[in-house]
Amino acid sequence: MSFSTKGEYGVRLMAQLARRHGTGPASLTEIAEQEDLPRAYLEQLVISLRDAELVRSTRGAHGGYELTRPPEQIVMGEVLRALEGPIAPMICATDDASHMTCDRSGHCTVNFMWVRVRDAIAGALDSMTLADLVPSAARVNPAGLPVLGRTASLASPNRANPIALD
Amino acid sequence: MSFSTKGEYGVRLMAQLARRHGTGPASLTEIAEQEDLPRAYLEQLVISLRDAELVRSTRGAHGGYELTRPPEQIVMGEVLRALEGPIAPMICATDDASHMTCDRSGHCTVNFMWVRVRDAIAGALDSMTLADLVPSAARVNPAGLPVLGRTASLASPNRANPIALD
DNA sequence: TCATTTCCGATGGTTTTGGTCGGAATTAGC
DNA sequence: GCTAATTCCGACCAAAACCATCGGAAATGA
Repeated sequence: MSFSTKGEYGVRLMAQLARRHGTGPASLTEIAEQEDLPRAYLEQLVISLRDAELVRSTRGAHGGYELTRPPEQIVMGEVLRALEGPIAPMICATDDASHMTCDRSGHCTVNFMWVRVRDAIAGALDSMTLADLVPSAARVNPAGLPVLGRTASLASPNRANPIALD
Repeated sequence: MSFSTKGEYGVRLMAQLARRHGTGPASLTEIAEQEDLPRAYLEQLVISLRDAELVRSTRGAHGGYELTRPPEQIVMGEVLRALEGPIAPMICATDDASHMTCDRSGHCTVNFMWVRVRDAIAGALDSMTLADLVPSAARVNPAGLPVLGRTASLASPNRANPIALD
């Protein structure tokens, strides 16, 4: 029971992009270095994020990737679904109706449990945005100054406390 | 992101034992047949359940397995942890403190997210018991009569509706 | 023209998954 | 005591998934 490195690295990649949001495209070489991750592997990963229209790419020299939306508007559920596919702790309880392939449904008592687990995971992920992971004070704005002001996330009213920087 | 068949089969095995609770040991051959699962594989699985003292075995002819406690007192979190190990959607967010091996903790912003996901999963599993999966009406008692009476689970107050039998 | 960068398909080693197999030990019933 | 049923246990194994790496084509700014 765990997410793969695809999910882990992908989220870290997105967090880096969130910090740089508004400063133009960032290259994978740069990000791979900062996060100490294999660049070639990130290259593969980011394709899914691009296809999901969470990031936009710019080709050629001084190119790279950037978020298509501000961090506040990027829900972590979207990110994880793009990276890892539909949320489904068990085949019989998938997020995505088109992937439903369980012949036991109907005479299965345990399905109920997996659905609850799925909803719990989806609920947690869908109640957080990238902005929750990257405090606005840690972000770099075009002028190079820290972003001030409260930008409390509507999506996660119960956010316990801000977290240390990366 | 999904549990393995170990978790799936193990839960189904436990559900079968719950239905038979109070009727003495049930053999794996019997259960494998009813659930249409490979007996030899169940044999492997059930070891974890036995070691976690969720089931008790009786060796020899007419032997088998039975629950050590009534279904109402067996929390699904226990079952899944026995089968799949500590609940940890990511290495940096495990249930079991002794498995914590993430050098990035402290300067990691995303850890916060995985902890929330873990707590969501654990919360869901720890709020359900075997009795929630196996309606008491479906159970066989020593006299062969259905068990009557309300045995509402304290652990899952929001239980939506009873589920079809297996 | 050149360095930088995304894009893309192929390849490959390692680990996990999902089992199977064979036999030893235990026990109830005859 | 014999036999059938059953747990117990370790070894083995094929396939899939995971976690990348590699090589090169195409685009683009300087």
